[in-house]
Amino acid sequence: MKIDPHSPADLSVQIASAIRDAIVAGDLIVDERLPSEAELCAQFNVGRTTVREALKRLAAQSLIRTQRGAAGGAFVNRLSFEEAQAQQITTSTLLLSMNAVSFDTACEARFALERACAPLSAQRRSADHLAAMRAEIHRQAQPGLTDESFCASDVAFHRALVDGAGNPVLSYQLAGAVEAMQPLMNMITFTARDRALIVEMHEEIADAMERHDSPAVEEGLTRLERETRALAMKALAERAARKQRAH
Amino acid sequence: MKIDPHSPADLSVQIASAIRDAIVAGDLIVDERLPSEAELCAQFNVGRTTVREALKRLAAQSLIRTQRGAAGGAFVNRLSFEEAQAQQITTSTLLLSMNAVSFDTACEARFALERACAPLSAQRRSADHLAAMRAEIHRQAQPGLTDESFCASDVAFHRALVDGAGNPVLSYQLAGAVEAMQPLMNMITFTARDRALIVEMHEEIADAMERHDSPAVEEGLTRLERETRALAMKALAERAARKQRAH
DNA sequence: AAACAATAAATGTCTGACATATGAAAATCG
DNA sequence: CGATTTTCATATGTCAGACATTTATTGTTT
Repeated sequence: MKIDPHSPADLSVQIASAIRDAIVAGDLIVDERLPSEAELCAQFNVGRTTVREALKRLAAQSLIRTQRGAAGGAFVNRLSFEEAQAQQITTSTLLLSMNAVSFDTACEARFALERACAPLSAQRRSADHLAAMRAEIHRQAQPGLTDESFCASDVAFHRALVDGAGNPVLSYQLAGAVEAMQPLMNMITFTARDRALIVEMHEEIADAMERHDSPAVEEGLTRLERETRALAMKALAERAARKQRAH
Repeated sequence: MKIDPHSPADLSVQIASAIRDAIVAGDLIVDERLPSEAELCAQFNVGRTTVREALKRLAAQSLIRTQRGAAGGAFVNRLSFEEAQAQQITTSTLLLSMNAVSFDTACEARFALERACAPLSAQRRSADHLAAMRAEIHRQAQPGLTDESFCASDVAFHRALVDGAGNPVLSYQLAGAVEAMQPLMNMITFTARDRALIVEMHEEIADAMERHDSPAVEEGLTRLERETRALAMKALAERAARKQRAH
């Protein structure tokens, strides 16, 4: 692990890369302790500031964790599904908002991925998953619910569906897609009628899940996608019209 | 944006969180310049070291970029699909390797997601995507290919399939799933017979894509999944047997 | 033996200094 | 006057040294 002091890249970036590569390559295993900051200084022949900034970079990616005190130091972190998921969600959210991804594009991707889980989830879902879906439907039908809460419940419903597949890799991959949609959905105001329609389709999907009827789940998701896109289009058109009138 | 100097959390973590939240909330927009390090020191009432470590954390997540010189500073970075994808791939790869995710689980997730793209890709794929797939098939059929190159070509084939859907969100989400599988696949040594079988199924899929025949693509992917899992199981069994004999 | 205190080792933070890159203004030259 | 070069101001990048804080270990006392 050597670095080039004359490279145009910052030293702390180079050091972070070197350590990251060692982790990815398996040269440093989970829970293994890295050399202390002082040792790393000597090893790379740089100041402590530089080493520390490199370590902070790695910590920001959850690749290492640090502990203070006598037996402290930097340790290779076991990347958990939860951490990875949280990171993926913020990344996906920013990606959509910063690149002006259209509602249609995001919606299409989300439902395509979700349909991919349908066969597995319909087959394997536990009673808990089904109960979670029913509970969210019940929440969604309550009259006083704010738009944000309605959308949050919608997300929870779909996550229960995805988790029903019992495949953590699938759940992880989809969390980003589903959660990242929420800010886009929040821009839409659903009328009471709209909500009723969505609740109805959720019930249809839950019923199909109860019967382990995979084709019906896929069918329900496809209908839900169609309706969601139609509602979104209507909401966006109305917003545009209001803007027009304002001028 | 205030921080608590008596919190158990490190100051640099708190500052990074505060700025990150401002970016996600849209208070800081793309390409906007953050206050200089000196100004941030005054604003948060901390030393420059602390501010810099916070900025490095954000830079590690591609949320900001920094520029030296007179008009330099830290700027909110537009997260590109490429950057996000690269991050997602390393995260997914580590996630699989560190959590001892079984080949079956990863394989199931990957093919489920890929089948989700099939209808869109079969319908919309351009001539370029098809040509890319054919080119990779041709590479895979060459006799002298190393195992790594064969797997790399396999990944390229599947990425072309996914990209054919013309949905950048879908491509982004799937890149992680497909690429993260590569190290697991690399652990398997395919015999010439195995390779021929895989190439044959790739051709079947490419043919279906050419005819815009979505069900046939899905069918092909399902068969490919079945064969891949069978080959992997055989390879792992042989490896175990060799180990047994060694003792 | 248990409780407490001292110690040592590590990270976290602050300060001040210098190195380096870079844009803009000022000075110089044709 | 216009183009080129120099200078300068302003940032970030790096270093060194100090002190604060946390924490496991070790030693001491009761």
